[in-house]
Amino acid sequence: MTAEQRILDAALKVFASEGYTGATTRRIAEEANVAEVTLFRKFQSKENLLREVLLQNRDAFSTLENLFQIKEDLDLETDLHILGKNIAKVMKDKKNDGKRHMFMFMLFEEGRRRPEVAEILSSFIQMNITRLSEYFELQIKNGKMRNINPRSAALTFVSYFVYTSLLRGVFGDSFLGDSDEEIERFIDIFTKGILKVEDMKTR
Amino acid sequence: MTAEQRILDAALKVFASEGYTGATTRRIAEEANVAEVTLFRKFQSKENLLREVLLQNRDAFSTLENLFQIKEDLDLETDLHILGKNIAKVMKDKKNDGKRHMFMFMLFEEGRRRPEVAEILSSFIQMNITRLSEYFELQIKNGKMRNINPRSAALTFVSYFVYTSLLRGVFGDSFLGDSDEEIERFIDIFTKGILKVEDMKTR
DNA sequence: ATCGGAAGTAAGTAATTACTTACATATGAA
DNA sequence: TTCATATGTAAGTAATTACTTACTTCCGAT
Repeated sequence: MTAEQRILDAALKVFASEGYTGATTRRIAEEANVAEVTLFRKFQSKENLLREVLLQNRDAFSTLENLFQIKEDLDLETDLHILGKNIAKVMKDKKNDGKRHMFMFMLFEEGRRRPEVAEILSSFIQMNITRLSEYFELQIKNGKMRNINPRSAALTFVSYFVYTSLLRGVFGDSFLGDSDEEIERFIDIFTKGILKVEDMKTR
Repeated sequence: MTAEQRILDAALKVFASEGYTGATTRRIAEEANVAEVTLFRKFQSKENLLREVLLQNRDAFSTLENLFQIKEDLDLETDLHILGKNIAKVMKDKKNDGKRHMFMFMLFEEGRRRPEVAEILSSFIQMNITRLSEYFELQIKNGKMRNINPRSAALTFVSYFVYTSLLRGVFGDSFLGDSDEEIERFIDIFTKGILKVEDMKTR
């Protein structure tokens, strides 16, 4: 692996665990096994390094796209199970020992100060919500789903995954129970609601 | 207002917007309209100041308890509407121009480095989820809710509010639509699910 | 009027940090 | 070999930051 790539990986990792302000170029260089001066020769400044990590991972995140390519022949519930488990998997493992979702949360913090960061993050979130919305819209047209606002459904769906992965990242996996079981329970609620059928009034 | 309290308020505000590492004692003192040395005389160190802010706001947050005191005579959906809107209100306004939820997110970051912070945060989250769980358990016993895992229901419920308030905090209120309308749509999904009634298989 | 405590002013210290400069070494292509 | 390029070592700079010390001012209670 090239020095450049090692620095980018190290930066992702250190930014994720220390935050942008908390991460020092020394620590990043150390983690990448390069001299600190090499980092500056290749990336000029810490700010620019963040930008490069962002660009590289914007594409990496976009492979989430694949997760949204759901076969239409399966039923909605099965689709969501597969999708949910894939999202959880992508957020967790990958390289950088699952630091990627922690990197994302660091972006939330940093986004409030750097408009460029906010913009990239926002476009990424919008993209995913929109893609999911379109899927729901299709399901509604196919008569497989109630006629509800598809964006609200998408927002509800991703809320769960973002929040649980935040909790797991901060407090460890023991904080919540087994991931797969939890997801199944969530999808049960998401698809069927918490009410008893006979109590549902307006549908 | 005493100098001590002004410093605590200022600290909450600056910690929330700059993060713990990013916040400087100078900025906090400035925001509180006191000399920097006064801050140190009263709180000894920045770390200790964070601890004090935390302690004070742990109690303030706990007034969320009131939001969970739901009258049993109303029906579940009405309860949730009221609860949801109250949560949204508490997260937003209050004093410190709605910085309080941003302070909470800063705690998530800081919690990964400081076990004491993680513990306070974790106990706060657990407390709220437990309280909500108990409410759901009661509703299940009263036959008003399907027999689902109450903790999962609680987790699903709070996920939505935490995530949307994070999005509003970072990207502004325009990122999502009107808060009340959004909440209504969420509760519709949460209570009734997205599926059509006739498609629900196992209940 | 005076005395004590809370607050301010001013200056400084030691550490850290992003970033630079100057020079040396290694390596692979010509 | 030679030479360009990539990388390392070492030292330093200017700014920032948490925190301290010494002295002064303000103010309410006695």
